[in-house]
Amino acid sequence: MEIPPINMSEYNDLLKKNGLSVTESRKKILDLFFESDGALAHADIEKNTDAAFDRVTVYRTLQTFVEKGIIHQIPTTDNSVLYALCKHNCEQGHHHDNHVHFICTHCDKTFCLDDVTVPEVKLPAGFSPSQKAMVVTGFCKECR
Amino acid sequence: MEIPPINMSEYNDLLKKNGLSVTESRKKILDLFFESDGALAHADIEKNTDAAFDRVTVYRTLQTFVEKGIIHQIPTTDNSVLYALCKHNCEQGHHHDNHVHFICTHCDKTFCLDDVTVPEVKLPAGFSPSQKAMVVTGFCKECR
DNA sequence: GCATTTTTGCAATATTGTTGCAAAAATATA
DNA sequence: TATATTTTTGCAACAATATTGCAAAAATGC
Ligand SMILES: [Mn+2]
Ligand SMILES: [Mn+2]
Ligand SMILES: [Zn+2]
Ligand SMILES: [Zn+2]
Repeated sequence: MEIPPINMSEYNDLLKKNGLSVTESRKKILDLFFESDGALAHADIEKNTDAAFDRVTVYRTLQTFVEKGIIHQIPTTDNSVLYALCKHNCEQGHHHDNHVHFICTHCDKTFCLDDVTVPEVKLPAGFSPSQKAMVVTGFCKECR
Repeated sequence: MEIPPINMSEYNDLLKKNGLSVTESRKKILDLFFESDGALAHADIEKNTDAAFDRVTVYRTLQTFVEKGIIHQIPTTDNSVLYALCKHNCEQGHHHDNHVHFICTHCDKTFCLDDVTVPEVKLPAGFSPSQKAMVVTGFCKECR
């Protein structure tokens, strides 16, 4: 017997709150993020949905979620982008994710270190920062 | 009359020092980096060489330069990777680039802030960091 | 339930990245 | 300088990733 997803009505609310229609693909992709302990790449989502949804739908869903402030992007050095849930009060076009990200080079998991704030840096005169990201690589607590 | 590239013999030396054959493509791509005030993406290099070299050659050259510690990669959030010259004493497989990068959201230039060191952060117990990168976005000194 | 709006899937196309291999170029050797 | 050896390049074929227009399907609002 299947264990039904716990938070389906939460997902409804989250989507509604952001002015989005509630659809199968959006609920499923949201669920993947809530059930995952790390960040997800586009490819991960395709795998985990068993190709139930068109690639294009996945691209558009991720883009929509980023725009709405439901997920945020994590920069990487390998021509890919990772996505993770926004934990705090991110909004349409205005993210507040200023935590450090940790990518394990052994198990490839990515962790949002929600309690580790990206430190301030003093920039040379003339530079006006708006966002800052910090990505740390190494061995995670499982892999060291 | 053309002004000849100033540093051609420097380029020779740099390549030789790294055990690389001196070829037209490598000299030209090196020159692009030295003449550029910012970081370059693969696409930039293709444009600026007027397709004189095969795409594959550009890919391989960038990869080789990274391996040798001549250039370093800058993570981005848009499915691309930026490359910039290593200013310090980077070596084969061991980079020492720990400076902050600034990407201007207006002119799209990327700056290596060589004098701004990526600050230390205290990670949760169990995480062993090996590398850390910091990317700041905003308006650069020209665009603010 | 029905009209309207939004989202999806498909197809076509574009862009980006990889691999094997023979020709060409660069380097080492004499 | 000529020749042997090593390295690099370009091509072709292919694979993977991403974007767009548009009609069908689904979701929403009434
Ligand atoms: Mn995060
Ligand atoms: Mn740099
Ligand atoms: Zn790990
Ligand atoms: Zn600028």
